[in-house]
Amino acid sequence: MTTETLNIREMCDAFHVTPRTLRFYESKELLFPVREGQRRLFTKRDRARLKLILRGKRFGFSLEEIRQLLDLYHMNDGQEAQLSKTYKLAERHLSDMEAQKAELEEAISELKEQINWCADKLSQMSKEKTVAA
Amino acid sequence: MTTETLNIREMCDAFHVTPRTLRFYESKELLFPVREGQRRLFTKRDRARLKLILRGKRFGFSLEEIRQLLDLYHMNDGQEAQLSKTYKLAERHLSDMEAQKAELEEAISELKEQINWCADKLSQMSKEKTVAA
DNA sequence: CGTTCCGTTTACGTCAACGTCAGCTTTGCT
DNA sequence: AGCAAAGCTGACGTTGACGTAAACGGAACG
Repeated sequence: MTTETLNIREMCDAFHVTPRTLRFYESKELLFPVREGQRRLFTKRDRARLKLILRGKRFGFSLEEIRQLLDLYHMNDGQEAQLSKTYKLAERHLSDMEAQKAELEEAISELKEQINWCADKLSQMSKEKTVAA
Repeated sequence: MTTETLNIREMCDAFHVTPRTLRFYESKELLFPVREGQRRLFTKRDRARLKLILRGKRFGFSLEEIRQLLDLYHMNDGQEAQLSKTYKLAERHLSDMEAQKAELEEAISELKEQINWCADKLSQMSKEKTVAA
């Protein structure tokens, strides 16, 4: 049977993070590893959460923002008020992300242009060299 | 004639940043305002650079990474070695950004799913309330 | 049975990206 | 001339997200 839970070392290797990072995330209530004695064991749920945490970070969300969003992904029994609050938060994040996507697309096309200009310049320079030789 | 250069206050208003930020960027060699006496005057070039800086920041690039990329956008007279170095850097950033875009799209669609699930749950709850009444 | 790994807690250190404050010119206005 | 507003230069403070080091516990191995 494939390991149901990971110890800290396995978890680190699986996600390329340090033990310090995992303990830190636990202290911030982003992860909730169970304990075997005093050692941490990371469950499937922790792995799903960590994946989302790392993704969120890549998009520039703070750990606190991510923590709130994680509630949405792991909500089963929320009260209506809480649920509706999280819902609104998620909608804001969604529109943030869509704006980000539009901007990203613009930035990509501009960067491509610059790269082409750059490539032209380089090929031009190598040509001149050949001619000079 | 429309102002050719902006003083620090105008520059701040135009980009919604603080004077401290502009001085900080200058100290990090991201901006190069000219001086009129001891006061800074921001040129068109500075405005173009600041726009790119702020964009880069939104995508999670560090100021140092951005500084290197700016070299690409304002390169006219670079030596071949330098140009080719910057070119490679730009290509790495481009592929970073394209990977980021793909991930962002995935994240968006997942978040949308969750939001729909959430909306269902909420409408279901309000229905139950109505029935109970 | 010693020691060598893991792992744990506690606590202080660090780095980026500014914020904030003090003290000093310079400029514009009256 | 007087004075407030705007800018300048240090210099120290702050926040988020960890790094790093010290000191300890258990278990596994020769």
